[in-house]
Amino acid sequence: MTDYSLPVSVLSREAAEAEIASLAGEITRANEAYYLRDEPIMKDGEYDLCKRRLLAIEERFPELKPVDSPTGQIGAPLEETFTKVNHSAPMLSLDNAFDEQDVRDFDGRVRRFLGIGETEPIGYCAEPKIDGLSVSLTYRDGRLIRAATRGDGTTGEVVTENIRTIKSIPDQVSGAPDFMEIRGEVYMMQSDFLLLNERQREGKAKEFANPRNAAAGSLRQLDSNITRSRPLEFFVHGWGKLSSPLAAGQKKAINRLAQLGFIVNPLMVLCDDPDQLLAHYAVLEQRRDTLGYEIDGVVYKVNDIELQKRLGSSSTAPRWAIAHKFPAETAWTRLEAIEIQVGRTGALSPVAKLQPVSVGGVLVSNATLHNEDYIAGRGRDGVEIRDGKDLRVGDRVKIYRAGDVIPKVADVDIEKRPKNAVPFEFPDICPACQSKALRPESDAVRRCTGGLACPAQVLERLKHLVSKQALNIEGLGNKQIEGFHSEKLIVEPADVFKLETVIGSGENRLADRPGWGEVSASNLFREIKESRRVSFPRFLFSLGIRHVGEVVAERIARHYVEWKVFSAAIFKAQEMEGSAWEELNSIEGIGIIIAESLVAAFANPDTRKAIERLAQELEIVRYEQADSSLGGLSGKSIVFTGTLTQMTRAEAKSRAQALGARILASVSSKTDLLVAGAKSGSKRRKAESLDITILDESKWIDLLEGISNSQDGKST
DNA sequence: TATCCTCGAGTTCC
DNA sequence: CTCGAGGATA
Repeated sequence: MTDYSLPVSVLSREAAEAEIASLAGEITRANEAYYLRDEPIMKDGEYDLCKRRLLAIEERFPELKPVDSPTGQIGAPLEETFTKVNHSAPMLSLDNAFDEQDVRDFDGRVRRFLGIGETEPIGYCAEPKIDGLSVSLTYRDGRLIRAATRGDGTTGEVVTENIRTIKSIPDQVSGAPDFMEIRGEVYMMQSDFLLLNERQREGKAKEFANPRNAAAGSLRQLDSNITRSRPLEFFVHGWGKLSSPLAAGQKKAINRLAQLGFIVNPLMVLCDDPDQLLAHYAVLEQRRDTLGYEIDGVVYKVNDIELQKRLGSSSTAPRWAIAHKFPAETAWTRLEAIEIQVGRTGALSPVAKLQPVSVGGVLVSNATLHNEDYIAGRGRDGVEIRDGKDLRVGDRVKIYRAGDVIPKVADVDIEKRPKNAVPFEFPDICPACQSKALRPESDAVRRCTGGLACPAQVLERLKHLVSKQALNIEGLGNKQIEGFHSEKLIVEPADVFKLETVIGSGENRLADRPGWGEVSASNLFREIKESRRVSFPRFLFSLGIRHVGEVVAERIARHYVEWKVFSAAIFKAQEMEGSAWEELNSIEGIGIIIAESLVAAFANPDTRKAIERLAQELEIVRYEQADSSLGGLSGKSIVFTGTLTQMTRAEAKSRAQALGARILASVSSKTDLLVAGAKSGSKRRKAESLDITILDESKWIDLLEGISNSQDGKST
């Protein structure tokens, strides 16, 4: 162990050097043990002491600071210093309801999915939606071992030390499941927020726009002592993975968490039907200003946890919950100009340039205008927008932030319209390349026809390629791509990987350029190198083929498993018409349009060659089924036909998918299983002729039960 | 053919 | 986050 007795001010250079090496090693080992293995090897206080000592020494001898010091690099942005972690179950967002009808539709959807009639009651749990930050708390054997922010829902940032400073979060609980992931909202009381801002003002520090931002800023402090001085609170509202269930109902489960020491919002109630939900909404809306903390709506959850499990989730949100939002804050300002942007698919999208105005504590100067019809005040089906009033440059417009995020134009004041204001004329040539911009009869968006000849489209595709969800090259953001592109250093996708050869050394070195240095240049080249290894679905997504987003890319990858199998099939499709097209079309969720879009993308010789050049630079990793070990139907291709009586088709599919099965739309030789309900016809005959296993409904149910029994106790 | 659900592509500000 | 539209289904 290191001797901390000597004051930093009297340390010799040699002693400092030795101590830096030893402290950095200890902290790194502690970090690894803590974050990667969940097995702390150092007490919190000791860890803090080590870190502070290292910081102090590094401050006195900056030249001795190692590049990879665990205290972080000078000037490194805050977010890079938090460790990332995968949530044990994704933290999904919630669907939104904005009016009574949306709430009734939600109830209808739940009933239809479960096959529950109008007369049978479904219990719901309703609670205020706290305007804070979602966090996930992992407890093992009753001890809080890790806390993480929501992040993108899959991966969050580790903020354990900061969370430990929150008094309303228990560090130890007894009588809890061995493993549990608890979810809730970190927030700040309005009164505390005002006091904090007063303190910030006095200390000449930046004030926060609202309690939510203050809470977020406080939680993301590198020094947990600062977080400790911030008055953060916590309400528990759910859970992720559990080693054993808490209770059979949502409310009971939350109450059990209350017994364990978590704070539960007192305004959580059980309701029997949508009317009661709406009544509770009205109550909360009225009491909103007296609560002392900000809420932005009410969350409704199906109370029965068995039903929650049956309902499952779509890719973005659970089907068993919805957030009923309060009406958003609005503000009036002037529409100064309408700008047209060109997206990677060539879509021309109008953006409103506004006289800056504060909406809900945030200064807004741009707002989306969606498309041509939106400006004109008419929706596609002749449905009027803003009572049919069009938007003209110079108009007074009412702005709100949809979902408290995206600024939109809610209304226009015709009375105040300048006399000389003229209707907006949407351009029919691309502002970037002057090609014709066409709008198909049946389409809402006008698109530039320039294709690869349009600089805006080429640039946007390159940005997409390196973006977070695609190749994820950190340090190669929009700014950098724009710079390299304008210098013709990156013209097509494959050029990204030639960058180091071209400007890694020699006359024109990246490291010698303004804004760059040795460290940032080598970091970029390292990032690029690391991104060469990429999963098949991610690669497919990064190509930016129209209609092929993350989900479709994954469906295709799941079907073909390997890039070379897929590419061989689709390249061959150019000569032998139809074969790849039909195979694509047989995949569940891939229809005519998407199949055609894919075939067309590879049919274009320029695109195809560019893709081949890019693929040569990469190591494309075959598709691995996530969690395939858990799935009792892992890797099986299943087709459903006929009418099921015990469960709805949607439910049957989601159950099968949860067990790792692939759902196909039509029967082929690759099908493993046909589940045939009543009144099955042609699919059944085809399956018989191909000698494919056919299950009737009762055998299908037996199969599901057999699998779930054998999995009991594994997880919830 | 109409309807519902889900996905893709566009968007802001910090 | 919202909108439009693709895909599956009745």
